[in-house]
Amino acid sequence: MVNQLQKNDASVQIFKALADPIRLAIIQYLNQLDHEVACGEVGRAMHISKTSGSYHFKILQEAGLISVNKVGREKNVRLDRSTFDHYLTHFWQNL
Amino acid sequence: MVNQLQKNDASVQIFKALADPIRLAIIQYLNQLDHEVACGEVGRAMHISKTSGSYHFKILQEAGLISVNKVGREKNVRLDRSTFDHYLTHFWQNL
DNA sequence: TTAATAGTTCAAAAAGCTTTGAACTATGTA
DNA sequence: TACATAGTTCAAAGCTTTTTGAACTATTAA
Repeated sequence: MVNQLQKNDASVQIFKALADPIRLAIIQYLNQLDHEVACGEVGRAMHISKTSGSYHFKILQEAGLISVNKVGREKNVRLDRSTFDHYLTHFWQNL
Repeated sequence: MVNQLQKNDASVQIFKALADPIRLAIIQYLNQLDHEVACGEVGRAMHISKTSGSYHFKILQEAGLISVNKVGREKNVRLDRSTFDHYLTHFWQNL
C-alpha cells in the first residue's frame, strides 16, 4: 500500500494539474492552435493576470503537460501530447 | 471563455476525484478485483478510518467513477468504466 | 542609456480539501 | 429486546491551493 501510494505520485501530480478550470481552458486553447504560442498571449485570452498565468503555466510544466521554448523575452508553450497519452488515453495500462 | 469554463465543470470534478493518492489506490484495488466489493473491505485494505473512507467514496461516486449497490447494511462499489473511458481514454474527443 | 515589455518571485490573504472523533441512522443477529 | 456491525454526518482543526499586488530579472527597442 505504501509502495502503491508512492508509485501514484506522478499520476496525482498530473491529475492535480488537470483539476482546474483555468488550466483545462489553457489546454483547450493550446490544443486548437497546435503550434507554440507565448504565455502572455494565452493568459490574455483567458483574462487572467500575468501572475496567475505564471503560476498555472508552472504547474502545467512541472506536470509535463506542456513543453517550453524561450524565444527572446517570450516563453512559448505547447502541449506535450505524450504525457496526455501516457496518463489519460493509456490510463488502464499504466494503473 | 466563461462558457468554456462552465463546460469544463464535469471534467474538473473528474480530475479532482482522481487527484488524490488514496482514491487512486482505491481505483487500482477495484480494478484488479473487477467485481463489486463493500466500502468497508476496501477501506480496511487502504488502512484508512471509516470516516475517511466514507468521504473518499462519496467523492468518487459524485464524480461518477464508481457505481454503488446497497446490499443489507453494506454498500458495495465497483468502477464505472464508462466514465473513465469518456474523460480519460477519449480525452481528446471530449475536450 | 532609458524606457518598455515578458515573465518570475514573494508574502499575505482567501478559498478549498482532508482528517479527526463523537454522535448518529440503518440493518442484521442473539 | 438488546447488541453488534456498516456506513454517514457534523464541526473543528490542519493542510494545500489559488489569487493578489508589489518588487524583481531579463530582454528588446528608441
